[in-house]
Amino acid sequence: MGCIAEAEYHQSIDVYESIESHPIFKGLPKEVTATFAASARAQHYPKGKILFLQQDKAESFYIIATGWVKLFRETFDGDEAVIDVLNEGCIFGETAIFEDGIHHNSAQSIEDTMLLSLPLSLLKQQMIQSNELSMKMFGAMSRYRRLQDQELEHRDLQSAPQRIGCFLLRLCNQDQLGPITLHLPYDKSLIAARLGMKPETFSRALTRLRRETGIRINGSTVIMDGLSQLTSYSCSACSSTFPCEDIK
Amino acid sequence: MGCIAEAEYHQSIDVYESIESHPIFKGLPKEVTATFAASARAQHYPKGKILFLQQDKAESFYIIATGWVKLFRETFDGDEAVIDVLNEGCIFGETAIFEDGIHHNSAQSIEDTMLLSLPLSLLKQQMIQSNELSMKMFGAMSRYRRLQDQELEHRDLQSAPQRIGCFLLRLCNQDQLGPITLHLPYDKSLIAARLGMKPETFSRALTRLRRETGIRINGSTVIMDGLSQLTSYSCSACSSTFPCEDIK
DNA sequence: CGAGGGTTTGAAGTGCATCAAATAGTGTGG
DNA sequence: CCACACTATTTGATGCACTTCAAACCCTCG
Repeated sequence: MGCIAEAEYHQSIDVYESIESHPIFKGLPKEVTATFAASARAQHYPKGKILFLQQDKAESFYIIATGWVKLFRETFDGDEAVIDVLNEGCIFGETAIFEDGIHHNSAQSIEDTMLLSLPLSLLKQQMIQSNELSMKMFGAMSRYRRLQDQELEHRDLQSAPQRIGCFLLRLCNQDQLGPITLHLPYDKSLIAARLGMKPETFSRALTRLRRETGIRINGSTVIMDGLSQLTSYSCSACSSTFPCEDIK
Repeated sequence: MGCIAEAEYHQSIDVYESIESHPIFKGLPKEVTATFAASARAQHYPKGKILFLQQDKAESFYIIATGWVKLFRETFDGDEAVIDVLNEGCIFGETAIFEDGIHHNSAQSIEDTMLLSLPLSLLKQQMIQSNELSMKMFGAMSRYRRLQDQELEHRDLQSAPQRIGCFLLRLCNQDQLGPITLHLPYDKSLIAARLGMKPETFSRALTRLRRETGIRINGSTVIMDGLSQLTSYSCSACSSTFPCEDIK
């Protein structure tokens, strides 16, 4: 069962290992993680695949093994708001567990992506049985909430170039000293949407950021002499102190 | 211990009853709710009192008995972002439980407010012991997260007048038919901040909302012929279908 | 090479912010 | 009950940031 591509990809990751080492499951009794691993299904999605839509009945939640996933919502007249863009190690779709089993946003793979899907019913059942699991889920949700609060603040207080600077910083290893080279993880127009601006604005804002901080950009490659170029530019308009939380 | 004012206010609410009937505690074993009730402290705060600041060490979390509380964050150069404005029945400060015991935003009473404060250590301890409590906390957090996601969407996709319309709708009993009268629950400039705009913009946007929907506004009193005036104006730029979630 | 998507650039428009000043509203002490 | 002080709100004039629409450019991939 499953097409060839799927079968191929199955072999490329160790489901059990992925589950067991994930922060959400780490430290739980072997029999619990084993139950999850047993019912996990690894599946590959090409770039652009819709994973589920807002209002869909939710059967599963997902853990990203590799790739990137966009969470978004659409209005009646076709506008789209990007809620978040997630990558390796992130969980999504799990919030439906207490939302009448309905997804409250849509999800799409935006790069080639490998997902582990796990039944929501199992999660619910295990959470009821294992307090440790509930606590971990609570902790994860709590961390996510703080990030969203921060996001809201950024929209209010940071300019477009500052938001881009902040975005780049969160792509870095933040203890790093000296020159840094990094690559934009996905399309510029999606980064734009993720940061709440239009592609044209993103392009112009990037130009301004470059001019005002001295960082260099070539295609999707970003080069900077050090973090301080960006921190002094972006972090003054943010309430968090610098070595701030990693991008998810 | 405790000034006279505080003592007076103590008598005006039934702590045990408030705790027991709160959604977070409802249905928990009597001995658990009793433990919380026993260590709850009711306290009155006049309008404008700072309850805690971002980075403060968190000892307690709070339940609002009456009044309104603003959650906010401040940047180094003095700008302020309002994260949320909460009222009766809302919990806040509890997220510090998994954040190294540090508040990640500031809180201020913006009307005369009566709070129940409860030790975070007790919450943590009880969550470890009671899976049911953990699950309830998770559910509450999950609901809050959905509301924040929606908020982010609104900032992207709704115009200032539409956001005000949406705000008014969430103040209404949404099953209501026919004419509706309601009062703005707090200062217009705070509503403005809550919706991510300046007081001047709020004032002008309100004028436009009035002109374009036909609702009437007099001071802090709002009168409309029915909900449809606003829903057709605001909800087309939102991804949720109308009878949307109550304001907290 | 040529088609098509992603990105940049240009010109013009819109919405919200800012600064400044007028007005309304609220609470105070006389 | 009135006058005053103080704050909240409105209004006006102007500026800036981001958007929109349109066209050019660039890059990749068949």
